[in-house]
Amino acid sequence: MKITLPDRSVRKLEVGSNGLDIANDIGPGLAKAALAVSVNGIQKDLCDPINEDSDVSIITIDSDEGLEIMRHTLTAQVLARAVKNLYPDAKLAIGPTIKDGFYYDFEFVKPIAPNDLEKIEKEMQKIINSKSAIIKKLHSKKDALKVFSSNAEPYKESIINESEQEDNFQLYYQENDEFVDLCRGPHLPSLKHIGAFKLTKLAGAYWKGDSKNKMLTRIYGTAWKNEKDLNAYLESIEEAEKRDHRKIGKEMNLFHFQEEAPGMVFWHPDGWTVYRLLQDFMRDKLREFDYQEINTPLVVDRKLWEASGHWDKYRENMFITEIDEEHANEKRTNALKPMNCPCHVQVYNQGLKSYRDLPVRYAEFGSCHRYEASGTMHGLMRVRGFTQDDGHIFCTEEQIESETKLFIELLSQTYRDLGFKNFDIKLSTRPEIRVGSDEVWDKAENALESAIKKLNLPFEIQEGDGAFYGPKLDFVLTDAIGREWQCGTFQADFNLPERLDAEYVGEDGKKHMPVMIHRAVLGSFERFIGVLIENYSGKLPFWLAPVQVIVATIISDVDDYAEEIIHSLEETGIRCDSDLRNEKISYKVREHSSKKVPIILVVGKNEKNDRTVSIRRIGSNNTEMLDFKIALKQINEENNILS
RNA sequence: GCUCAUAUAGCUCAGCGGUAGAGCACUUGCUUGGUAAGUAAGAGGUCACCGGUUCAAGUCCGGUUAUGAGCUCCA
Repeated sequence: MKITLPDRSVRKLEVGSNGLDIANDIGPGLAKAALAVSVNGIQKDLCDPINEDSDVSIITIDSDEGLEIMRHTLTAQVLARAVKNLYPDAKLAIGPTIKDGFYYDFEFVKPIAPNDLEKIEKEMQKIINSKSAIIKKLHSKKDALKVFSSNAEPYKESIINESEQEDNFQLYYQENDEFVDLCRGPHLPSLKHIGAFKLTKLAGAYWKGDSKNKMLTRIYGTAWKNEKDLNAYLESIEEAEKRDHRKIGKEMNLFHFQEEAPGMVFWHPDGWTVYRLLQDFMRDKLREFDYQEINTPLVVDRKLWEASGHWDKYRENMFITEIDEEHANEKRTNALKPMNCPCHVQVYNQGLKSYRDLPVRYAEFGSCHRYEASGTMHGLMRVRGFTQDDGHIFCTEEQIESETKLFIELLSQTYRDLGFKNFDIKLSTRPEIRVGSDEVWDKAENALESAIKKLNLPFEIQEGDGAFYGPKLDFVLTDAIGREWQCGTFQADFNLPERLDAEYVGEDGKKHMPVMIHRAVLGSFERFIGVLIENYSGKLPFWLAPVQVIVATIISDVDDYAEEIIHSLEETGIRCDSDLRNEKISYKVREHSSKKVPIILVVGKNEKNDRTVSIRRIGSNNTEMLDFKIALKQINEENNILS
């Protein structure tokens, strides 16, 4: 048979040869490094026979595929076996690979604690040191069930029982050991190919991810081809921890949370300065793109939420308020708005709209409240009270495409200005449960898709992930250390305008229903500020820094000169402060550096005499002596980069 | 919401049945010092909240609330 390698070269091998034979045919080095084989794009074990002409590539640890197979073997063969050795009563559930690592779910009789991980790691190392070969055996459903029922592995039995296949259940063994696990494979040919690993954490997880099922214990780990890669990964985790916005927010005194208002931000002066600056920035952008800013009520009668469908579909996430009947003669049920859309339709509905008025673009920095489940809150990233940079566009179906284009322009400008160079677009298409006819969906999906295509932007399709009222585009930005954050969204809605009777008079003089587009660029100010803090690790761009300049004196004789500088800076609108305290200059520099003040101007006797300043920028240990007037000009130029 | 963990001074944390501790921050002295911590002293706590065990509870046991890591949601 003919075996075609990735470089298109062809080798002839006997029918029934396996991946190892092919690797050997190519060279002994490759045979040694081979972990598995990809046959016509499907991963197979090295021992699997190949019976017909095929495209084959040998998988080694140097590919992502190889790394994943190693992680898979590590969890399913090594971690699982180690746990069974130490806790014979533990039950095996599943153990897949995930980004950068793997996990395995177990049911323990007695719960284990995080410091048991070390013990398990040692046991794993012992198993790896045996360098055992891994042996695959194929079993019929009946035999496979027998193996796991005699091993008392109910989760494995349940997986087999639910499987549609009757034969060829793959069971993996290790030489000289009774351990066995059911697995889709492929696995390493032997444990000597395992690289460097570390068990990282312990957490609960539901069997099959369903909260109605039993909670299992999940052990997480990370694994790499060598120590160097493992350490690099562990360092990157540390780096992410250092950037945690909750930690930096505390250090910079930007905001806090407290028990009486879980999930609601208490913004401190400096944090609120950042918030306002970001909002002003957004306001300018929206004006540029012809939005009209509006403002709508926070507390709205349930009648509107019934009409919009939120009362039915979203009530469990809403804060509902009752008026105290003892003090008022009326009984009303209100809800804090979880979204702004129904209110925006109310504004749209005031006065008759003509097709000539469309598109109507309303924007609101809408304060929304959602009762999020208690376990989901996370600093500024997931809160119960937040403000969206929300907007709704009422337009005709024909206008969807041009509105998409305009929105993407607005969004990419905004992200670029805020320092994010890359973002990905995801197009989510019709879900199974949806409203509206297929023709309308066709139109909406095509409009979104062709608009992105015309802009030459790459995008990924997420089938069936759209909102029930329409398809959507999600915008995911990448931060300075490669993490992804979903911020912007653009959703076409054919449902709410109908429910809430939005209309316009068309060219034909008849009434028509407009399409409503829900859109946000930042998502929410709270979350976006969290992303900004983590992206810049607190060192915000000059124009966004809450305190931009500190003038620090070396001796008290120059206090008057420092005040003069502050006065000039303030006159040009720079947010600044002086530090005249009786402290050494290195103490002052340290303090303001740790508060991430972008510029520290140090003045002493020399500076006062020469009317200069010593300028020191955050992130640099260098200082530069500049004429005070020139420094002032420079600082102002820097501040105006965006305006 | 679920599982596990955590809650001690403004911050970071130690203490784990017998008078509440450290470093930093804060206040007050001394110090006027040239780019990431000068120096001494002082002040600072219903040990999250409610209940239980005990002669005695930050300390042990329940419960509540919040936070953290996951899960599940959400986008």
